[in-house]
Amino acid sequence: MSTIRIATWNINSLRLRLPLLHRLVEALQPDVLCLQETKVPDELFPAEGVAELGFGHALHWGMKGYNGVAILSRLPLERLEAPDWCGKSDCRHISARVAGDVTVHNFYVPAGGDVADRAVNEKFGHKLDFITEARAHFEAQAPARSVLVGDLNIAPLEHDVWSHKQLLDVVSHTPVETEGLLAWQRAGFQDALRHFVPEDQKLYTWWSYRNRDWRASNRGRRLDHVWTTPDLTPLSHQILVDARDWPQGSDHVPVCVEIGV
DNA sequence: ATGGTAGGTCTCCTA
Repeated sequence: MSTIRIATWNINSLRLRLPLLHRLVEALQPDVLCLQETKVPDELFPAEGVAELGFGHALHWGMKGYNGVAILSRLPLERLEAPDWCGKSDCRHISARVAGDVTVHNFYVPAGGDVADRAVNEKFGHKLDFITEARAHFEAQAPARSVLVGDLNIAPLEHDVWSHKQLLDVVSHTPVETEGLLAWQRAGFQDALRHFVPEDQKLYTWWSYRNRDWRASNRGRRLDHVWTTPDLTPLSHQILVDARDWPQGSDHVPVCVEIGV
């Protein structure tokens, strides 16, 4: 059995934070690095800078201003076709085959706006439709030897948020979202991070920019995920919490899982 | 109950 290290990070602007990737590579040594919110159109993708980090292979799908996903890899990548989620072509999913027959899915699920009611907030409706479509896609085509990572913008479990009770009405932790995400997961995946950290322990990957002292208040949420199909073996994990203090850091921290393939 | 911060971009949208 060989191993592969797959990391995911919502970088919140690839061009702004490209220098921070040196720290990430040093700390996590990923073979494959999936990024979300790259916010860079394809014609402006910094391929040279990425290659200097050791990622000789890169796939990207970006647009002006918003969203954007990329897969950086030390190993060759074969791009796979992806559905056009909600018919929006808005750069939220990219997938590839790596290491022979391992499939990697990199998702950036819509955040969903502020009001958890699709009747008055179409962004929330978009989010619900997106996870419903994703669930149906994997139910129709059962995944095998696959890793699904990304910023899924939902903290599904009680201890994926700092206060379950206080966040039940807050977008990212409402029952319709958490149940929808878990139904998508059950279409063939296992939660790799919860394989290592029991469900009764707090686990976060995101802390709002709006908290003055994020570490002291520690009002985090687990919005970033690594899912694996049962035919792959999660061997170890790392959540780079210290990255939240990097100069000009993202509000998300990098997550890495080593997988036996 | 409210506002708090950050990035891209063109004045405000999204998170």
